Amino acid sequence: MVTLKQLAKELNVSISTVSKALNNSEEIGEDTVKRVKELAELYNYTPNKVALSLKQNKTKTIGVIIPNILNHFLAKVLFGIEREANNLGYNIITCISNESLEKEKESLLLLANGSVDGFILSVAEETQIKNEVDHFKKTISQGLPIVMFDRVAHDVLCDKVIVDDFDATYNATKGLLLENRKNIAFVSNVSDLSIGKLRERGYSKAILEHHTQEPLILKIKKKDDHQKTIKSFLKKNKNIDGVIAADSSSGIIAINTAVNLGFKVPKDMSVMGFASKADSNHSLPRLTTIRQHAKIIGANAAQMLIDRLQKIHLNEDVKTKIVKTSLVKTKSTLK
Amino acid sequence: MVTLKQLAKELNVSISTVSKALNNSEEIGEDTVKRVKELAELYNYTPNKVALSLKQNKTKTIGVIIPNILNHFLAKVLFGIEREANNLGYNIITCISNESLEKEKESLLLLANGSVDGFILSVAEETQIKNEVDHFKKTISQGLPIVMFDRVAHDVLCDKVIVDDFDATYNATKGLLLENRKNIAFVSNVSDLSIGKLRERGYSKAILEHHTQEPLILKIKKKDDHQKTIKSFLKKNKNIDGVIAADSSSGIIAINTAVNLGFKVPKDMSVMGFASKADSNHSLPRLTTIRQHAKIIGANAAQMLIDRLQKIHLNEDVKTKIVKTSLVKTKSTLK
DNA sequence: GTGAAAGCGCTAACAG
DNA sequence: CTGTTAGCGCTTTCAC
Repeated sequence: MVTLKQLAKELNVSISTVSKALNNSEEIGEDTVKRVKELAELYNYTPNKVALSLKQNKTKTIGVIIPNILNHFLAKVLFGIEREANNLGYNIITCISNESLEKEKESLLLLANGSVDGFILSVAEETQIKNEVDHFKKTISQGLPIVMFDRVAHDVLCDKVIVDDFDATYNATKGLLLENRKNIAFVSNVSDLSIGKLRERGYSKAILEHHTQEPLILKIKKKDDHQKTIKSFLKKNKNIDGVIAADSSSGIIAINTAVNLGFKVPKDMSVMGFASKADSNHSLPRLTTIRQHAKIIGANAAQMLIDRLQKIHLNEDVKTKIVKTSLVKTKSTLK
Repeated sequence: MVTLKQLAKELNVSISTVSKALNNSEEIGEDTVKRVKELAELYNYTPNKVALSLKQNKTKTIGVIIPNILNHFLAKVLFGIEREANNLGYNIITCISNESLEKEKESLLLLANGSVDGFILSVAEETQIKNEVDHFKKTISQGLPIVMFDRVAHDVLCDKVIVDDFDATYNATKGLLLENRKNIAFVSNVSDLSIGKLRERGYSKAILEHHTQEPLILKIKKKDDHQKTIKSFLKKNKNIDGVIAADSSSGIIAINTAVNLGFKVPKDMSVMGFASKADSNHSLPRLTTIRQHAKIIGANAAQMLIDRLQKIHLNEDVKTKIVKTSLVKTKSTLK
């Protein structure tokens, strides 16, 4: 990499002159500016990012901690974060907590050494189960702001971007009730997560209000065979005529399994679930989906963090932004 | 963040003494070391990463450029890279080229300003179509090594990690021929990519060698309706009794569509395809898959890059590592 | 209009 | 055993 020093030497001027010329300072003579810029152009000069960071005490880099990059929703949020951050002149350093509290703590510590100006993260499953939040609070108190998305720690005072999980599931369930479904089941692969609990509550509320059935809930564990579990559930509860899926795989598998068992979807059974567009190709008929607008969530998170980073008053009130889901109806439901 | 300066002041010693004490230099007295370390511990001192990078002229950070984070395979490679890099003491800055040549160039330039020590990347689709490689060569000549994985540019002299695409597809096709299939189709959603072409050639070679049929190839474009295209293809070619899918979605959709059209899988039709374990839950029966070991590919790429970064002799010969696929047979094929 | 010097936080050669 | 100094690349204040 070519440095100011080298340019200065070659031009027989001082380093500061070169620096000023490149930064369009009024102080420098027109022709000098021109000479400097030409040589800089020739050598493809770019200011050294590290030196700049040190000098200005900010890195223009955001630490992003994702629990699981193989989760399509989380990957899409990451995409949204990256794009928006880039547009606003920031890079992202990605760490994957792999749902582990320990790794989450490590990543936070590792990047709090001046590598990043702040964090965007979604809380790891283990962290949510153990309900630990000290590492978040400590990071924030060190002056590194955090924006949490989707899976958030309610006890931590920071900006948040969330989905209307409760309402969305409540409304989805109501939708199936309006189709006159009498035995609607709730299937979840995410029952340990904050969002999973919200979705379950939304479902239960709608069911309990309607007085036609009791809640019927299938919680799938990570180690279970997803297909088999759903198959035996459907076999055991033969009168199921509706399914609300809390995660994308469960919805897809429910449809494919139901069809396989001889159900007509949606004639005999309606299926609705949280999923993304890409997944929807994987079932026949396509799944009526609750879309979470992952990219928008990511973009919002990036905006909120960068906004806070660029504010002079750091101690502004924290905000929680709710990105509403939308329902995309296809052929797996009636109305 | 607490600095050496502050520690030094509080301890009434010089900055260098503190630095040396913390770095276990032999020069410093035992009790001084102890005092320094205790205070550092108390204040949670960590050396400022940016200052270190500037001083040592290396960032211990790798730039990773991924064409599409929503592609499950690529996401999994990223996971592998991140994990291995972390284990070896490196962080990763992630950029998403979104299959765009322009964005790929930008990312390369943006991070070549001292932000990273080298790159790991998979070539964007547009780049492969236009066959541009100058930006890669330029980066390398600036002293920033590149490791390419999966989609590589053959004209660029650098380390590479690839999959045995040709052989894997050749063998897979042979497998179906051994099942006595007489009309095996090749379905691809990735025909513009280097890997897509290799896979197609592997299929064609096996078919042509066997003399029982002509190659029958369906190339799906990004803008096509994936389900409909495959459905009409299967309807038009009623005698298809085998499918080799070059991408994960095509395999899943082929099975679900075939079943929907009344085919018995695998009795009437065998389906095999490149896919990952997670996808395999999305079809009934599960897809017999060619597994690419994405995490291992990522880990290998990280190792190769870091290895090169830590070598004194930069101009060693470049290596190409082939990570062999493995075939996981399930219920969508006969034998 | 240009340059010298200080300083961001750190390490390391050199002096004492 | 400890301290002084220089320097990584850059910006910026202050002299000239």
